Amino acid sequence: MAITDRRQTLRGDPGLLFCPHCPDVNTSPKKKSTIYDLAELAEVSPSTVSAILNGSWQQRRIGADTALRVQKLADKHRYNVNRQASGLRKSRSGLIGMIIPTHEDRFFAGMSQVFDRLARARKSQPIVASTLRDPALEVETVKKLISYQIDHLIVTGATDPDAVSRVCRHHKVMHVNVDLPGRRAPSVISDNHWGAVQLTSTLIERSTPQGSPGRNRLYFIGGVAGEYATERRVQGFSDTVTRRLGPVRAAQIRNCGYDAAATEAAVAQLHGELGGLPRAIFFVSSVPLEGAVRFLKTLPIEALRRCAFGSYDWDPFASYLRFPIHMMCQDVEGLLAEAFKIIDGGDTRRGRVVEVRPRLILGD
Amino acid sequence: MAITDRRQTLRGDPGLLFCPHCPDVNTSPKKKSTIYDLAELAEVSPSTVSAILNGSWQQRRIGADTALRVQKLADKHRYNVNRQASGLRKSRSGLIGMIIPTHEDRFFAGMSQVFDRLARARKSQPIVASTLRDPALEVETVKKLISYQIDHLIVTGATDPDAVSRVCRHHKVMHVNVDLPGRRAPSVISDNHWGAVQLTSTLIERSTPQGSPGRNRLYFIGGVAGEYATERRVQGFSDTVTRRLGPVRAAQIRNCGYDAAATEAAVAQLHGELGGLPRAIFFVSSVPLEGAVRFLKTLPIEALRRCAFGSYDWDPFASYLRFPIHMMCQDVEGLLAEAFKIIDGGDTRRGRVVEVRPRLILGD
DNA sequence: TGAATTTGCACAATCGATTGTGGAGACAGA
DNA sequence: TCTGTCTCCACAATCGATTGTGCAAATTCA
Repeated sequence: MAITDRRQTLRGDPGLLFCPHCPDVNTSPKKKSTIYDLAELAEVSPSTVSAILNGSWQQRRIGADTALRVQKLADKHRYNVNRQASGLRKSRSGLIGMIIPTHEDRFFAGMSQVFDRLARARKSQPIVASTLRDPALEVETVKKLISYQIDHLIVTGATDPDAVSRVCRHHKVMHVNVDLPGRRAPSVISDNHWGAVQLTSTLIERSTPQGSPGRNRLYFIGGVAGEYATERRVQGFSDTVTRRLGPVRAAQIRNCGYDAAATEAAVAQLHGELGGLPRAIFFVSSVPLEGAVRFLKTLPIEALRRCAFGSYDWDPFASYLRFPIHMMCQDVEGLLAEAFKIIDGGDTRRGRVVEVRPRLILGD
Repeated sequence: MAITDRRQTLRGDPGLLFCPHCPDVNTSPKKKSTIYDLAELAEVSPSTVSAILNGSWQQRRIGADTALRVQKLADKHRYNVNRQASGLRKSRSGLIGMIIPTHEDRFFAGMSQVFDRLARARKSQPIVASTLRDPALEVETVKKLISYQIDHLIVTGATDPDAVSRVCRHHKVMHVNVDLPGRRAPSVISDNHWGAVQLTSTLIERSTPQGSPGRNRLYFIGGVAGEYATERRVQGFSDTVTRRLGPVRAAQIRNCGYDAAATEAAVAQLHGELGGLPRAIFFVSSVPLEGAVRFLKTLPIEALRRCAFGSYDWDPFASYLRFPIHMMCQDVEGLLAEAFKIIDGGDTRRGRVVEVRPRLILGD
């Protein structure tokens, strides 16, 4: 059987190589095993080995006995496909990318965990990179991921999702925004308005009217005016308060950013202005809540129990505080499931937005 | 200038392709740009383009003007190297892998974040996969990462690091264990004994002797008997207690695992046995602490303030509780810096263990 | 001016796997 | 026996980049 093997003539024979950590292959003549090495050992052609190892052998009508023989050899030599080579040829890498702002945040950590599982279920290899809310780093990172020929990309919490979209579209990489929407790709986000309405309703129902009229109000704290998620949450908050308690004054909305320290200061100031806590406070997300707690822990427990607290976003630590906090827990599973659905559907309609409802967790 | 371009003759010309999202390249004749496409446009050979774009052009004595011309073309067409191809040729991928048990844990989330930054600083692309403390998944995942030709691997908190090492050694992938040591590769771990000694000393110094002799003791709660980290921490605890307060009884060490619920029960039982809290409690790590807090929050504040609490591992939520908790914060930066140092040094000495000291954070 | 360098770049092999195509041999039917 | 048909597999092109080698043309030196 004359097999034309370029390696056989062109490469030097690596010779017998002792492999101290694999006792069963000590006498193997190859240090690394490629389909060419296995082909030589099995006395078949490399293409046959390839077909057998990637599962297409029946389709290519390779004999079952040959297949079995090659399989065994591959196991014995612990063959592991080189995905750089196969990906190059197939122009598919099997990699699926995601960018997130940071790993050190419950919400995004949850995203990573679920993404990991869903990607695995699709036989893809997840590859997650953090971009630290830096637009330049977002684009640079995405370019690098694309250079690895990722098959798809999920863009989570991007500061500038549209810049990322431009890069992806140019390189024809299917992508979806999650958490923060963009105009140049489909997006899956939390149903911010609905969630804010629910949370606000809960705050109203679970709080008691205060004696002082100045303190008998609900306040919204944190977020950035003009930013998408903030605006939607404020809207839900305002709609609900207006409907149930009457008009909302500008002073009841305090968009002091997403920073813990800023929120700590804002709550302290509010407390000073009102001479105590208001009827209820709605925090835009968990980091601002964390900042607020730094101030709140200095207050007597009775004062805290007279005020209702709500947070859009969930964090486990909040369950251990001395006073109850109602939280909207984002449906991470749901968000990513929708994102994958869009990717699978090949739906590239720009600007389409799917909203997923969060789940209310009462502070009991 | 007669350039031999296999594509020119073998591939069909893709023709003019309208690209609606890249106005500046609308009239470009290529949909994807490879060095071959650029070579044709610039009227140089593909190898010249390659050298220019990967920075080796000076070394290959390509003219500066040619280099500039090709660079500009590449920018215009937004060329992005195909790392599957370059990696295949160079047999280096630029990928550096890490496996962790889970993303949803402060410690491992911190590892991901720092790993991300350190990998980037080395111009590598980090690729992190979670293996859920499942030995089979650990090995399977590592095999997959190796199929992508990762250059190095960091094995964090692996249940069976030695099985992972066997796979890596067979495929000649340099790797380091972190957090939990293995016998078949160098390891970088927390200085568990030193940390436990420090924390125990703090607990002794910051607690007041109890009236009842039965309650005037320190207890160690959580962990798994026989497991490496647990044993080292117990040892540090015991050594210190023995030296300063006298012999430790078996009942003072309660290895009830790493589960929150189990710890909750263990602490409740201890409280029942003693008729109150002991002088101090040392929790093996933060998840057991979390479980304990569920029980502790039911106790009156005065009782809690009479007992000192310590935890090996840090979690931010603990800072917000009503009673102080002293914590040993693992030096994530230090652990990974040591791991990279070993990788850079090419030090494959099996079983070598580097210990990094954690940092004490007082609960004040 | 002729020889020796140097400059600037093209050529072709190569990495490892995939896949369209084709062909030898076995076997069946006429 | 002769002509299909079916089995089983080999061949060679291909993906896109890298790199050892070699060769003209330009420049320097004697």
